[in-house]
Order: sequence, then structure tokens, then C-alpha cells
Amino acid sequence: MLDQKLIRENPRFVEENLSLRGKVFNISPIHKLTLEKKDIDIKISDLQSESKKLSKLIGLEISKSQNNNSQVIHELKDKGNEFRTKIAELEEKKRILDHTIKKEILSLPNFPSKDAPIGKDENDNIQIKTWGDHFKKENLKSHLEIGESLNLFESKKTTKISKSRFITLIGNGSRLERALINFMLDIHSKNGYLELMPPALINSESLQGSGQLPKFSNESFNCSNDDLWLSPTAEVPLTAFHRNEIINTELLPIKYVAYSPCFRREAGSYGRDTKGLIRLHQFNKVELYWFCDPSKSLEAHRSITADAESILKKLNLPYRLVDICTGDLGFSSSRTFDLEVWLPSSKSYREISSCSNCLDFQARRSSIRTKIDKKNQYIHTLNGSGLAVGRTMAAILENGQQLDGSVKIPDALVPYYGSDFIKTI
RNA sequence: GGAGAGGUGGCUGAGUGGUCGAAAGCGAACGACUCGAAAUCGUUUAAUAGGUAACUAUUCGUGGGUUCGAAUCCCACCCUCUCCGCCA
Repeated sequence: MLDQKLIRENPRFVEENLSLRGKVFNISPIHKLTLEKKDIDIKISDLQSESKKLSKLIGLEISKSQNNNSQVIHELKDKGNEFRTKIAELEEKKRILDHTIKKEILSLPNFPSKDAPIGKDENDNIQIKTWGDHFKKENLKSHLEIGESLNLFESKKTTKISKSRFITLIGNGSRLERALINFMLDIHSKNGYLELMPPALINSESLQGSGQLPKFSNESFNCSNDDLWLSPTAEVPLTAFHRNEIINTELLPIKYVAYSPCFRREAGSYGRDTKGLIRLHQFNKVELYWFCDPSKSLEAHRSITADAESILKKLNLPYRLVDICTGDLGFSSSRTFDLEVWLPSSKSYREISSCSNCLDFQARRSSIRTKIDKKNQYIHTLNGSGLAVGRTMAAILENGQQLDGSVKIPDALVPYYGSDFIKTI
């Protein structure tokens, strides 16, 4: 959420910064409303002040005279009633304004960082570096073919259970998924992250706090009976964990790692990645999350990205690091580095982690602050996948495939998986 | 799901219509005493928004209502605790 005061006092600055996203933002209607609201705020405050004084006076008069119904007291009460009516009128106006303004502001995305490359869409993203040896032979099998031949997962029968874009992991597939989750959690825990296991059902306020609501209600599953939603990413409960808190500065940065199932409706992606592990309504993810001192988030961003990268390195999966351009940034993010893993069957890179610095955008929505020089300041939040588990499995299957049809498990994962190769049973 | 109790500042806890933003205690900060410390004594100490400031407003779980005036009365909701039932 952007600062309402900034919108009121410097609307052009706000428009210019938002427009870096490649769309035109006209905030002059909200700007006008914020001015109106400020004006009403002042009027209400003045009236309340007078009305309060009057009430005290009435109290005094009543205690002085034994007669509660004297002419004087009646007149004073009438005057009090006038205040009440006026204040009620203004408050009604203010309530409508507040509601409208908040709705509008909650639908505005974060400012892109001035360090982010300027661009329109994903084609303008900039590759920063590549890592690892690419496996580029011909006739490589896709992770879907490998998974089917080794009986690691199943999607056709799964439509009976739920519907398309769900998967059932089987045998070694399930074991590999578990191994990956534990492997990632262990590495990050050793690296200074505190492990949390948050609920998968999330209330509306939490989704609003991290930026999924009100604008993207289409993208999450909703349990309408209960004002609860299936969490699309652990980023949501992790942000909400400290909602409405003032965090002691000495505790910062707070670093969490959380494994969670993630649920996404994938509205608008019909026909894309319909097969395999890449785009599912439900998938597992290990998420990294930082609450940090506002002066230190740039450094933290590099750090969280490096922590996500460390998993790819340990698993010996080739990847590249991409700097997301202003037009392709997520709603809450000011700067995002994507990690894309190499999938040899399609000779392409695929997003496996997205590491974002949201600055104070989520903290403002969620009211998470810290006291700096006796003043409350919004902290900065950062999130990054570390990593998306299903896509990691896909990458291991494709990059580790052997001529005999088996798959080599990366050395670091062997203790978790329990053997060196996945073979047909 | 049934029955009951309760939600007040950093914490404990008093407050049932009028200088109550809230007694008292604990805690914390500062000062005195001390070579230093403990103990003791004294002073200070809620948050949020707006304002350079003086100051103004709001806040006693949340939202409504009654009233000139609500922590206090009324209504709805949320949450916590205890007991019973059910349950992985």
C-alpha cells in the first residue's frame, strides 16, 4: 500500500513512479478525495473539541444545581444535540470517503525500484548470470515422460479425486518430494532461518496484508462459508504472523523459512503447461521470508536471493539469475530477481524461485512497524522461494536422466532420498 | 455442539454514566545515597493520527446504538479460558 499522505501531497511523484510499470496511472481522482478527507478530518476534530468542552460544562452545571431540568441545562443540551448532528453528518461523509480512498489505494501496486530495468514485459527482463553445466543432448525425455516411465506421479486418475491440474505423487516420486522439502528446510535452518509451519487456510485480512486482495481474488480458492482462503503462498501467512505489531528493532532481521502447500486457481492460464509438474492448482513450496530494518533491505535482497540460489547449487542444477523489468514486476514488489532452472528437454529456463523486495508495501498494508529514533517506521519485507518443490523435482528428473532410463539423484540429496538413483521398480 | 466465565496501558489489576486516558502494584528509565552495587528514597513512564511546535482528536476486544457526555448501559460479532460431548 502506498502512503496516503504521499498521494495527497505529491500526486505527480506517485503517478510518475507507478507509470514505470508501463501503464498509465491517473490518481487525480484519489488525490482529490484525500484532500476532501483531510478537510473533513479537521472540521470533525474541531467540532469534537467544542462538543467535549460543552459536555464537561453540562456536567459541572448539573452538579452545581440540584435541578437537572433547569432552563440553562436544557439549552446547553440542545446545543450539544446540534453538535452531535453536525458531527454525525460529517462522519458519514468521512466514512464513505475513507472507504473509497482505501479501496483505490489498495488496488495500486508498489513503486518499481529505480534500480530495476525499465521494460514492458518479460521479454525485457535482463539475465544477470548463468550457473552450471547445461545438459544439451538431443532426444532427452521430458520430466513428464520420465515420471510416467518410473511411475513417480499420476494426473489422469487424479482428475477423479479433484480435477485437472492436480497430481498424485506415487512411491519414489512422493519420497523424492519429501526428501526435497526436508533438504531445503534443513539447509535454510542451518543458514539462520527459523522454521514455521503456518496454516493453509487464511483469512481475507491476511491476503489483503500481503497484496493478493482485493485485486486478485480470482487467483485464490475461497471457502466462502468461513471467510477463509486456501493460501496461494506461505508469503501470506508469514506476513500476517506479525500483522499489527511493533517489532523491537534489536530482533531484526527476522528470517523465517516455511514449507507449505500452495493453492492457485491459475485463472487465465488455460492451455499453458497443462501436463506435468510445472503448473498445478496445488504444489509444495519452501518459502524464505525476511522482516528487516528499512535501511537494510537492499543488502537483504541480495542475501535472500543467494540463499535461494544455494539450493540450486547444492543440487547441481543449472540455472540463471534474471532481473525482472518494471513492467513484469509483481504487484507488491519493487524489485525482483527470478531464479530460472534449466530444463533440458525443452532447452529452456523455467522460473523456480522469485525473490522480491517489497520495501514497506506489505508492512504498511499489514501495519508492521519498528521504533527508530522514537518514531514508528514501517519495516521492509522480502520473500523468496527456496524453492518451488515440484519444479525442483522436474529439474532433477530432466537434468539427472540416464541412458538406461534411471535418474541420478544429486549427491547432496542422497542422504535425504536414501539412494543414488531412481530406477524402475 | 452444550453450559459457564472473561477480554482495561509493557505486565498484574481496580474502575458500573460527568476533569477517567484510566487507581494501585510490578516492570522500565533517570536522579539521590554508595568507592561501586544491592536495598532504600525521589521523579518520570500508554499508544495512534495530524501539526515545526503549542496543541487537537481518537483508542479500555471489534462494530453499531442510547446519551449533552460511555471503559461503565443496550445490541451484534470476534477472541480467550474452564467444564461436558465429539474427534486426528
